[in-house]
Amino acid sequence: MPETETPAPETPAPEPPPRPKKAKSEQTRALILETAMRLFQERGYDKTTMRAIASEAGVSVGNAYYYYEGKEFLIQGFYDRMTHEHATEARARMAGKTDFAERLQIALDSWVDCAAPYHEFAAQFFRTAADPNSALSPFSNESHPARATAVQIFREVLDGSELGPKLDAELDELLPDLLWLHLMVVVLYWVFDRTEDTERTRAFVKRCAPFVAKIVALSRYRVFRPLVRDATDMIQEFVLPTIGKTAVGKTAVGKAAVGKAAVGKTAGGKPGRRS
Amino acid sequence: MPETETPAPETPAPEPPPRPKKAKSEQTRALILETAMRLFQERGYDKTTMRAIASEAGVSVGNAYYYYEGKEFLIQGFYDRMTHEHATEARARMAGKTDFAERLQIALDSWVDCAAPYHEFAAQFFRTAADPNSALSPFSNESHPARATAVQIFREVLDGSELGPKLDAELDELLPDLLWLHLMVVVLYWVFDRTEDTERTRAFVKRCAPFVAKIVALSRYRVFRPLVRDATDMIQEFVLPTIGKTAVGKTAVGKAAVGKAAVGKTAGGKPGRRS
DNA sequence: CGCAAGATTTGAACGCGTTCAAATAACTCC
DNA sequence: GGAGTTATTTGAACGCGTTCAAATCTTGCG
Repeated sequence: MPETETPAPETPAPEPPPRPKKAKSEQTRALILETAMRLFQERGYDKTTMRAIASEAGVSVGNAYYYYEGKEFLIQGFYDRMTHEHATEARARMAGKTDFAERLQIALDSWVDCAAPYHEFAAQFFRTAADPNSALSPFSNESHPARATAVQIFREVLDGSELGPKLDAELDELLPDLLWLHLMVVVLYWVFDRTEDTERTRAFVKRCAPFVAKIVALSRYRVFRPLVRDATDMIQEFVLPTIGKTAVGKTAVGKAAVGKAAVGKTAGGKPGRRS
Repeated sequence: MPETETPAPETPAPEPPPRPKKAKSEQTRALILETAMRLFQERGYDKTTMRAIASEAGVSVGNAYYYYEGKEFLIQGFYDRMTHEHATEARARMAGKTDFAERLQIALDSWVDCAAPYHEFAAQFFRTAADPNSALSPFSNESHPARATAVQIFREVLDGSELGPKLDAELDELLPDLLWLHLMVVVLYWVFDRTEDTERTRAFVKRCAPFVAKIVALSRYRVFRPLVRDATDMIQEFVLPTIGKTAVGKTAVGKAAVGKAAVGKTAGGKPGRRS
């Protein structure tokens, strides 16, 4: 199982600090993040004030800012955690299935399920995530680790599928990223979805999966070649460069190239930004 | 609409109010909006405080809130103005052209040109526009008028084109909305574009237009029929209902005959032939 | 005119995210 | 241990968007 990265500040194991005094600050950092995430879940993003987070965590508000540059940076914890959950869930559910459409739908359904608890205030996240200047943008470099994990899931969706004759090489290489983009569309749809239990999004996904599979299947036929060519070229030239390095297997095929766990730190190394 | 510019906040009466005594409040409302838009352009959205707007307009901050529910509602002015500018510009530039790809590219280029002055703080607009709860969302009912205008432009793009044999009826009806969605994608691309003068977006548009035209042209062929069918059905079922009423014909919103004849409303009597 | 009932306008006040100089704790090297 | 340096923590303060009770202006009507 190619674990690409582990969400950094998660420390579910409540270990007493007998020896590691050095980890004192990391403990505070984690405490703040955990408190924030709990309050976000309880009250929503907007209703959760920095003062409340600090107070609940038993620290001062200034201290929260010592570890996190701003309120929005606390969302990254959610982002990372959900991505990880989604990956685990999707892998488990896909096991044994070999039909591409089915695997794709499972992957997308898993996302909707994992995200469900946060739907009511997802819009509040989305607002800041939509800011191109924000580190939370799904295209930003800061969210690269989570994006890489998600793309990897779709690579596995493909790898586990019996797709028949091989596809156009370029398209084949692009597909994981394209499917991730498809997920982004689903996310957009989901955020705007106001139906009970986001039923509409679920129906949308159910409808999309076979459609996408059909397109992929048809892409092999001669008549579609020029279109596929055009599309892949366009995406390669205009879309992929805009999303921070996703390291599509071009250089050293994906699987092996992900050994660099160094990126795992979302909040950066040392918080010293004052002189 | 460049009406009366009142750059001097000291002289309150550039024109005597002989008759419109009732319009006093509308005058204040307009003054606030104009001031806000000027400051947005000068300093950007975030840097323009409500206090500054009120101060520059010579009213109290509370008064601004009497006329506008919040800061974000002042953006709507921009939105509407730009939409109008874009429509005028696009119509002028399209005049005489009959090639679909060319007309489409003109329409999109016009948008990029009209939006150019605001690019540096477009992200700040975009952030609030991305909130599904916001009235500024391009899908919201509040922005329906602007959206209708934009969709109309794309209807004219089609009406003025020589598209050859008639298209699938369903697709034909959907196309204006689809092209508007395409514009939304371009907008998304533009917002994230950091190149000089958004050159990348311009290249993207240049590349997209013929591609879209090709897809439309190919959609007529037998082989593509199932795909087109699937796509149009999906869009009709899942996409269009989520964007507030677009009011296809504005008069007869019949599902059947589709009042294509009644569209010439703002077209300006250019009866481009398509059949 | 007088005067009650809106419509409009005001500015202080609230709660928020964020900043910062200063206080305190922890660590290093002699 | 102690002096010097760095890491962490504090809470008051700033500027912001927004709210609201009260003040002021307009209007309709006897």
